[in-house]
Amino acid sequence: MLTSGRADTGDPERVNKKRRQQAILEIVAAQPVASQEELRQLLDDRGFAVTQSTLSRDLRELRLARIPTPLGARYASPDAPGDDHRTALEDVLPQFFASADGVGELLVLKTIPGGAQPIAEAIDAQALPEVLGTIAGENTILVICRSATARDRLERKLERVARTGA
Amino acid sequence: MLTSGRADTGDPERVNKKRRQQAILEIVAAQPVASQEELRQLLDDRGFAVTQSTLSRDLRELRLARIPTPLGARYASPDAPGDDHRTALEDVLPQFFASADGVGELLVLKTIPGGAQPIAEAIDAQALPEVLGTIAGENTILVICRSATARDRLERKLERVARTGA
DNA sequence: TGGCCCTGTGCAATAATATGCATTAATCAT
DNA sequence: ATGATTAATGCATATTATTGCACAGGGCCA
Repeated sequence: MLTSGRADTGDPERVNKKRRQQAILEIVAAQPVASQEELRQLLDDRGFAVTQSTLSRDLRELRLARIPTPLGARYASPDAPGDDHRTALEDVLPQFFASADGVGELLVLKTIPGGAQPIAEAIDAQALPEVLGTIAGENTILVICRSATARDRLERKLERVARTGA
Repeated sequence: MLTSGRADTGDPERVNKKRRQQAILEIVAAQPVASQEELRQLLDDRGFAVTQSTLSRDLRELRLARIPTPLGARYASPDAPGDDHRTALEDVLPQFFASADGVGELLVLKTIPGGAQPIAEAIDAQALPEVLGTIAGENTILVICRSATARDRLERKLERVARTGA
């Protein structure tokens, strides 16, 4: 009887594992997958009938991680180059901004790792009157402002955009 | 009434969030963290008392993912290449430091080629109070300090560590 | 200044993931 | 062939993570 055991197909599952994991890679690359259960259904559509347990193990073997984003969790390869960056300040600031501080006409922005470059680009793209220029590292941006007053104004503005998205 | 509410400390938690998240980045960079509960305890040791719920939210904001490995799960930045850079200032400074100079609240460190990144990371990791942030190139680091005085103090300190290893 | 709104948080419930154990089929060494 | 060994997996459950809800404190605006 079918008390337990593997899939109901009688074919050698050793072969299937590889193909299934290959399919997982393709699926995950092609579309956002938020949970193992969702992945299970997608695989089911492709003819791979397995349980969530198996996927948990597959994902570990494939080194795929569930990466949390503001838009929900997504399975992806941890070291894959994240999504392409947009240049809209309203987009990248809420996404990457960590903190702002400054002295004189210098504004120092901290971002989450990898966020400095996109934000700096976005700021540059705006050609803000109070900004002379920006220099970005990995997670830090130096913004050279026209004056301490301008720095103060910019700081508030950026914090607002970061928080409210506008 | 006592129905619920936040921590029992009466201080403004808005301020703490940033520092806590910074601490999270440092902890996660420094050692393997397998679960949010484990992270909670590590933060507790550092004086940040929050619940695991809060960490769930922090981790999402920081884009840190729980990455499965054969050795167990680890929290890490998804797009960070497996970094094994050392973060001990006492290590990297004597190794790479070349010279220090500055004006106002800006400190410019010169290093031997390739030494800027590691030293900047080490400085960041220390979260020194006099430092607003660092930006590193190939062999030059710009350190933005809180004040000219702070710059002076930092300059002496770094030169001492570079020379004596402590 | 008073109200309104927004952020940060805890708590408890819910959702998602990981895993110990059992089972099956395939392989292997006798 | 036959028992031993191994790999893959399901099931039930344990472990972890996320979220809905409520509330406190601060900022902001009329």
